[in-house]
Amino acid sequence: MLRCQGAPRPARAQAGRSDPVTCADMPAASHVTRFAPSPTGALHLGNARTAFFNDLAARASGGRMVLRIEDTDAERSDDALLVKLLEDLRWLGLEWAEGPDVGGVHGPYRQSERGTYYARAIDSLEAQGRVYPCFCSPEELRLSRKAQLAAGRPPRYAGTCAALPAAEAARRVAAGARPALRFRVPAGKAIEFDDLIHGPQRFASDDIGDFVIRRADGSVAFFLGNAVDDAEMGITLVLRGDDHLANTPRQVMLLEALAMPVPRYGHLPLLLGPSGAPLSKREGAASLGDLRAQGYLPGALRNYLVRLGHACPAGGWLETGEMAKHFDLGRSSKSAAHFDEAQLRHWQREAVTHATEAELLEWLSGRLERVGDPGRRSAFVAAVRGNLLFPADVEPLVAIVCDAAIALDDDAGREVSAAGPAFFEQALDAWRVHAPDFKSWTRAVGGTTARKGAALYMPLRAALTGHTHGPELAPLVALMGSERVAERIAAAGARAAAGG
RNA sequence: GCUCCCAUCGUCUAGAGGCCUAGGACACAGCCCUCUCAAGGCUGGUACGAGGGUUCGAAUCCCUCUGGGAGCGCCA
Repeated sequence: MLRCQGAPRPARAQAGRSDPVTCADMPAASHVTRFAPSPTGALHLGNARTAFFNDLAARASGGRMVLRIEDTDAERSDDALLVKLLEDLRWLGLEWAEGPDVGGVHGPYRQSERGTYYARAIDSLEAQGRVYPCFCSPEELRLSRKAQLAAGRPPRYAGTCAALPAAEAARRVAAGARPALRFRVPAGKAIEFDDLIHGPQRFASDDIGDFVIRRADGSVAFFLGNAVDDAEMGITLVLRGDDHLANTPRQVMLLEALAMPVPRYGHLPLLLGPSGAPLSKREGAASLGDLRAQGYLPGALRNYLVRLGHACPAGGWLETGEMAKHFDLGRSSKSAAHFDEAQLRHWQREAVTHATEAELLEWLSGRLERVGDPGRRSAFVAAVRGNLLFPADVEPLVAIVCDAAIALDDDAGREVSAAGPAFFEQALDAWRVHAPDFKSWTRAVGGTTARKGAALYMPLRAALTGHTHGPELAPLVALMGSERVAERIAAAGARAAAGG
């Protein structure tokens, strides 16, 4: 029942041709996916991609995504982190149909509030004799693992408490012991499932030790909570990191013992940092919040992510609404991908060029006050947007338009000196006649100085902006105002005359 | 150690036995365009981890090795 028949090739191959997730015992349908983070740290790019792919897979199939919070580790879970998590996901542009903040019929959406579901599942397992209390201390377990490793054996639970008589267990509990609860893994069984990305998988139950489903403190462990919630919430497709692949048989066993539906699984390859190690907090500025703080736009992240570990058939910039059309799980890669900031930067450039004026104003908010009223800000943004990659890039440009005086950089200084005082005198005279018309001004200066092209514009650019490169001059000049232009040309003339 | 996953330019990838003297994108270099930068256009270099098979023919299928990763937690 766990195996999808009728798929002659692995899911990957099949998926590219037809419906990505059609198989015999599960008719083509829209998918209910989920993202189930634990609020124990900042969302890094790898998790963000997993969330994004779940969103895309749901949209591409006309389904929906559920957001569930796995906060069973009370020690490490933090509400402030949860708020930040939701904010980051929204910022990225993800949408969930059900979740802690939007509600839904399968709630509650925080595992810390779903105790009754787990209790019911555990009752069922107990009634079937599939679980047993384990009194081993963490220290004993650590020693046991160490000993097994030293003996060249897999560090699995040794089964110390597996055969403990019920009476003995009861006696220990009465004496105050707090046992964990372990799932009794059946011997000699094969667990099979068809991974959407990796194809058919087969594991031997004998390779899996009895694992904890409820901790000594009564909280539910990952394997149980995660699997039960997926079933209770009607999740049909579990897209998660590769690191869960070898854990999946545990959840399949649990679900089978509980007679609950087993979802389809798809294990996404991990994201590696520049050093080649899997992405983590240690890998530097790879958290979504950091990237956002650096000024990356959400569209840049999305366009980058949709191509990271996924062969997106569309080459160019994709708007948010178009992405699902180009998403196909069957075109997901099986091997790990490296985070490459150069590529992210490329999409950032694209994001800036495709951003609306309103988005840019929001992105630059706080840095445009000096530019003036909305009309001027709008003109300014239009003039400089081609030269921006990050919000901070706008500050020197604001200075060009707003500062009373500007400093020339070395190259600009050389340009001004080379042009000589006479050039600026003529430029100033022409400006008095033609201001504020940039075009007729430069035409006039070109005529009287017999200069054209770079020889004409470069000294003007240097004098006016202090740099030898930057945005197109005409709109900048319009924003500066006649007075300022005259002052700067005069200043450049003085500097050239001083023999710089 | 055991189990599992993965392996094409520096990076992201195309590739389903002949369409591959391996294609695209990013990055890099050069040229063109241009008042500069950016954008755009053109050109260039760089890859099938190794060894064995199977086949008339292998990047593609099989095996071994190597390399990388994950799991084996009262983390998720």
